[in-house]
Amino acid sequence: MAGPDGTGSDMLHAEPTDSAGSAQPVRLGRKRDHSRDAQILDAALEVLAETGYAGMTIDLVAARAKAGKATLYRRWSSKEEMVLGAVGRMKRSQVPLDQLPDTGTLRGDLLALFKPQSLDEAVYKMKVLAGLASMISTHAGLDEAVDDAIVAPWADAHRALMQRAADRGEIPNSANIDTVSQVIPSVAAYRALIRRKPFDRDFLVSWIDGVVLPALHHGSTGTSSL
Amino acid sequence: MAGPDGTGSDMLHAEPTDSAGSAQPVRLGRKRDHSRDAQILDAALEVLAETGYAGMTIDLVAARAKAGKATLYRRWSSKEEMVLGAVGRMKRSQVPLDQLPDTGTLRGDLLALFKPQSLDEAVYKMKVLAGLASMISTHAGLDEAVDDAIVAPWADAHRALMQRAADRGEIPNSANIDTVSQVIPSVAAYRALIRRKPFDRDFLVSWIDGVVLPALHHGSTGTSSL
Amino acid sequence: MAGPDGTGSDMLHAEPTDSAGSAQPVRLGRKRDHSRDAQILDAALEVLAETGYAGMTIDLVAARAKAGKATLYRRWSSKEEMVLGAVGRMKRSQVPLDQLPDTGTLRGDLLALFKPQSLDEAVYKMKVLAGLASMISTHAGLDEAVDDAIVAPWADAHRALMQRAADRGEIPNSANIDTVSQVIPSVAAYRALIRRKPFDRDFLVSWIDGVVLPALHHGSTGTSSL
Amino acid sequence: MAGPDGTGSDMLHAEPTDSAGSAQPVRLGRKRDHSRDAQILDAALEVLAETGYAGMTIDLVAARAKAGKATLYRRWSSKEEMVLGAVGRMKRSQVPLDQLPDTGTLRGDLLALFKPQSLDEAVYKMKVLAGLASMISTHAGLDEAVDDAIVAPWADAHRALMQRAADRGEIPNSANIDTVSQVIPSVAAYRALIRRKPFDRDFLVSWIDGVVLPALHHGSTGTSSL
DNA sequence: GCCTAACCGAGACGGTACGTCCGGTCTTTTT
DNA sequence: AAAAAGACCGGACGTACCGTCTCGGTTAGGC
Repeated sequence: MAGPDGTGSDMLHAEPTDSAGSAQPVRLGRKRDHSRDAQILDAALEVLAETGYAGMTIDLVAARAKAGKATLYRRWSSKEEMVLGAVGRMKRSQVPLDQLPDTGTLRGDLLALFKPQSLDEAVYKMKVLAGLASMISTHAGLDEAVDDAIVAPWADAHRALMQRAADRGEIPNSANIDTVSQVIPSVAAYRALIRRKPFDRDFLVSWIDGVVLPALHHGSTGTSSL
Repeated sequence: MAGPDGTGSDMLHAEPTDSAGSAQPVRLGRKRDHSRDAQILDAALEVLAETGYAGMTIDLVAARAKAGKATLYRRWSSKEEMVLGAVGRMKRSQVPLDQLPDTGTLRGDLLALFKPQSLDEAVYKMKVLAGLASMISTHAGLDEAVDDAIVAPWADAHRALMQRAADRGEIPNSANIDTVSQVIPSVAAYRALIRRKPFDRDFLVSWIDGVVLPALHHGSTGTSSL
Repeated sequence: MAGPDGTGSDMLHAEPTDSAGSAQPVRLGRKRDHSRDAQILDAALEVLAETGYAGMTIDLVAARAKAGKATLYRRWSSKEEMVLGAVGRMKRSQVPLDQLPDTGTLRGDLLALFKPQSLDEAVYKMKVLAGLASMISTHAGLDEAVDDAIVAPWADAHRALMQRAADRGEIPNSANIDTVSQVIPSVAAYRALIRRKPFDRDFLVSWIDGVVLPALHHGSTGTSSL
Repeated sequence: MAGPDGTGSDMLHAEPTDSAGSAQPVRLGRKRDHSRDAQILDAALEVLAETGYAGMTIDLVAARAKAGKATLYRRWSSKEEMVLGAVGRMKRSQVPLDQLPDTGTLRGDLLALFKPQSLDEAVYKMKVLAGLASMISTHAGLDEAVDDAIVAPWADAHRALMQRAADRGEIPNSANIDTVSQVIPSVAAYRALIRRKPFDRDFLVSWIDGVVLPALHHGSTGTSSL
């Protein structure tokens, strides 16, 4: 939604190509410095992580980015849009989806995914997300952006690991991988965002052993089975 | 933080708490009318559900409760504290913890728990929670209050139903009931609060059959088992 | 206007004598302690002199008089009425109207009226008056009360001294004593209340010699004289 | 006292006052629109004349001037300071000091000064002054501002007329013009502000004939003369 | 001597204005 | 024309005060 990523998010003057037979399609004047986008969004993320959405003021973000307010509003139409853009920025720095761990067992893979460097990154992301929790309720696309940036990639990794385990016969093919792969990411998001409890290894182990692996080993249970 | 009156301490716990050998036994002046607390908090919950936290103004709550702003600030030191109190109030109106459904099977019980009246109530609660999502990140006790008010009672009901199923032999005693009972409530909260997707019957069924029942039937999986 | 001076200023229940053939004209219950009136009004005058009308709060007056707010409002219907009563109280402590100075000359008499003890009293009165200047504009009877309490008695004294001078032939009978006797008090009030300049002996002398005595010696000037 | 902006110094004197060797020559950002000052103060004077100081609210003044409250507080640190500025504005719209009436006699001149249009203006000014009488007691500079705006110019006019009369021999040179010229303005201010009585022609005539002209015709009376 | 009603100090209550802060827009100067 | 700086309008926040009402306790009468 009006991201700054060069997709034509300009909001004060339309694309120069729309006017029919326009004499000069070239845009005059100083070009907008899109390298400022990243600096501003980083400043926004910092402030968001520090003070939360409510405590984040436009003036503070502008001051931290050494930018004027008008520069911000030229890029995003509101505080919410700006935060939306900032969240979108987090998507890029993502777990390497192709180089997943391979320990030989699903349990080992799931635990291996939980590494210190991933943890630090996850903690920062959760801080940011916690900061903007308020917006989710009032802003349409944000929930999807959050899911795309944080939870979905994680679930995708889980799904890949589980599918590999099913392929090698470690778990039955009847297992409902699509649903089970969402367990840890969803519960972790709930735990981190709502409960604000630490997402540590003990928690991870108890859920892997208590829910995920049992559910996968048994296979899906349909209405007919009971 | 404290009010303008010298006392300044009775902000969140209105009771005198003169436990043993209280210094000042007599409290002079007009007593604070604690029946106003409930009326004000109900008004706050209404406004919260209607407009969200950002749209909720103190003047609006005061006007709806036919109270003065000073009356609100005498009880809670800020808008946020008031909302905290309002959430705490939701704990009371809880699902009947003793008269749970009994259909004969765990699957039937879990589905029976999901009834229209419970749904309406849950929808209202979720609206309220969605409205105050912003505060969770910045306010210490709110996460616990939310959990106590919404998720924990639900998990408790699930735990009771599962324990009953284990008692009658429907599921093995090795099942990790404590953890599995949190699956649906946690994921539902994530779905409702973060993803803002409907919490409907289809979703419920897929998680009961895809995760909850399989996990219970297999029993807990320890490190040794793999 | 509803002074506390025992004139039946009670405002919550009318005089017992008005209802025709009333069964019990007697007033039951504890009698109002009218000795508190004076203490409260003195406290009010103190606060008025110290902080002015705007800075004077009911709570402050009540606290200083060690009284409750209700005790004040039982006696006067508003802050303004109370101040009105306080001003009325100043009337009592008045210059001795019968024992005026007698130095032999009008000039000496006028100067003799201006004595240190009178000065201190006048300074305090002016402070009070300055404090309640605001009320005069919005409250009907106050201007008259102020005049009665401060300026009129002073002008009366001047008039008496001037009349005595006319009687003994020091000034012509044609002198417009009624008007001239108001010069010093009026100008002093203007100087003290509006200009907030000191009302000292130099000022007094310049007005006695520059205006009052010349005006009296020449006698009144009618239209016909020019 | 100072505004929220770091500067905090330009509250009452908007000019940069970069007299000699100013440290920061360039003033960045949007310039303060000083044409708003006049509009705001005019609105303040209107409200002041209509409702008095107590009834005048910042929101009302801001609304009438179509300004935000912050714009007002950026210019004046408080309601009182703003009123102070408004009074200062009245100084400008002054009686024509050079084109005084010339009827041939002092008495005629003094009466001629009292014309309908002057009266209307005086009535408006008195209304304003009455409205802010409260502030005089608590605000340092206001007394002088009031005097400068209202009384002093009037006394100046009287002094000029009297000096002209002395020059043409109508009154003796020994007359204490400096003092006598203050009689009517001072007494009128007292009458209008404190007594709240009408300042009409009858009153004027009685003071001209009873005090002013007699005092002038007799000449000053020193201590030695009695 | 006891009952009843009005008194008293203390302070909670509804309402309203104050002065501050922030979101989003507009203006001035510089680049 | 875009950038930094900051003034602008509108509106919510939290505080203070006015005048009312309520609380527990005290002080007069009338019986």
